[in-house]
Amino acid sequence: MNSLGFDKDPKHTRVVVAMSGGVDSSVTAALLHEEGYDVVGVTLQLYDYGAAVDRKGACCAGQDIYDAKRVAEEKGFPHYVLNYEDNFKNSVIDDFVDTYMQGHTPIPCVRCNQTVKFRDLLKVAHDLGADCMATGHYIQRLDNTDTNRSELHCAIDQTKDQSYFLFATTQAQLDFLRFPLGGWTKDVTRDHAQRLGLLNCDKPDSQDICFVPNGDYASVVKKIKPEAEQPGEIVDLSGQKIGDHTGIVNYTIGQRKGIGIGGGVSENNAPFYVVRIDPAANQVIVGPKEALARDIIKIADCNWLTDIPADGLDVQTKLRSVSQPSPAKLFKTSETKAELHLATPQYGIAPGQAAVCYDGTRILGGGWIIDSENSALPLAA
RNA sequence: UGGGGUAUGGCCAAGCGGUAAGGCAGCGGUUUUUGGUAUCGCCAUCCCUGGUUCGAAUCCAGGUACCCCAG
Repeated sequence: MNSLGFDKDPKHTRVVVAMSGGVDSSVTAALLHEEGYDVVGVTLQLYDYGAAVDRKGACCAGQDIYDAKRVAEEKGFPHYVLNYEDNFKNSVIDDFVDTYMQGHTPIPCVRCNQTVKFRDLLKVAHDLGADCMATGHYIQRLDNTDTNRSELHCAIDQTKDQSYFLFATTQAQLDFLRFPLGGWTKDVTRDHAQRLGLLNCDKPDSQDICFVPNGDYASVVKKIKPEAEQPGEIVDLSGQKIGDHTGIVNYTIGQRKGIGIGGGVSENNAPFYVVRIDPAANQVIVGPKEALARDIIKIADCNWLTDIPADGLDVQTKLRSVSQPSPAKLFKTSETKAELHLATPQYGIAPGQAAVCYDGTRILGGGWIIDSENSALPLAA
């Protein structure tokens, strides 16, 4: 059994490595190549890189593609650049824009993993006759010898764990995927990058949305849908107008900053939070923090890597990428939908975000949040 | 143009003679492979003019503005 789990010599094991041009995927590729695997590097060109050419920490455009190519050249394994701009536009950017137009809050990184990388690129890997596809994600794939199933587990390095962004990985995809860095900390990866002499070993970690130049995501939406900028009313929970907004694209549930309503309006001068967004009325509804409390989360387009009993499953769930999982009970309500009942209410649950379920370190899957309620206030806004 | 009241940073608002609380908003940093949250830091000499006092946002006088009652 070789390190990728195949019962054959590495040199007869073909592995396609998804290379973004960053340190992680470069190390992944170079390391597997060093181990003797039949490595094929593939980099996707995802968007027009003219605008992003000088951008540090981006991926999959311009300089990054060049970096990936250089690594492959220096190490001596084949490398291909595939133009996936159309796929990316259709699967990721359009969804990003549409979601905002609905008053929801998208996670393009999940969409990208779910579509472009683990659907489209995976197919390419199959077509290339690969035994598996490897990426530089910080996540672990473990084989459970009891169930004979591959499982998805959190990275050892909790600060780099990407499980939240990979909840939509299906069992079939998981079987074919490998994540060699999941058991490492970032430091170890960087040490390997040094040792392997990779030219991008000091490249900063990626951050923000890759196709959004300066963190100004709204401008991307506006460019495609100018009407996203349509100003409208900010109203309180009773429907009273208390201010003006600059376009619903600029707001997300739970948001506090940027509402711009000063003192003397709210009870006790408490800050306002975005409680609801009504795209039809072009209204942003704000209220006190308490109005954000939710303990029933409805999710759709679910992906499960486990069976869910009819009477529910005790899980820990994350409703945003950076947070500790919190206990909840998961109920499947249909083939694609489910409901999470949280033990304690959470604040700022935004539709469009993901609810990812865990059993300890294991990722059980999750779904996209479409709605949330507060059991204590059934008619809450 | 009789009487009363109030005038503190963009907003709300403490202060009552001893050298300008706090909150909201805003700005900046930290955190972060989404958005957001959270957190840290920054942000006034007190409507004007005189006066009293060692010392005034705080007392007095005169302005100015707004509010209320009455006309």
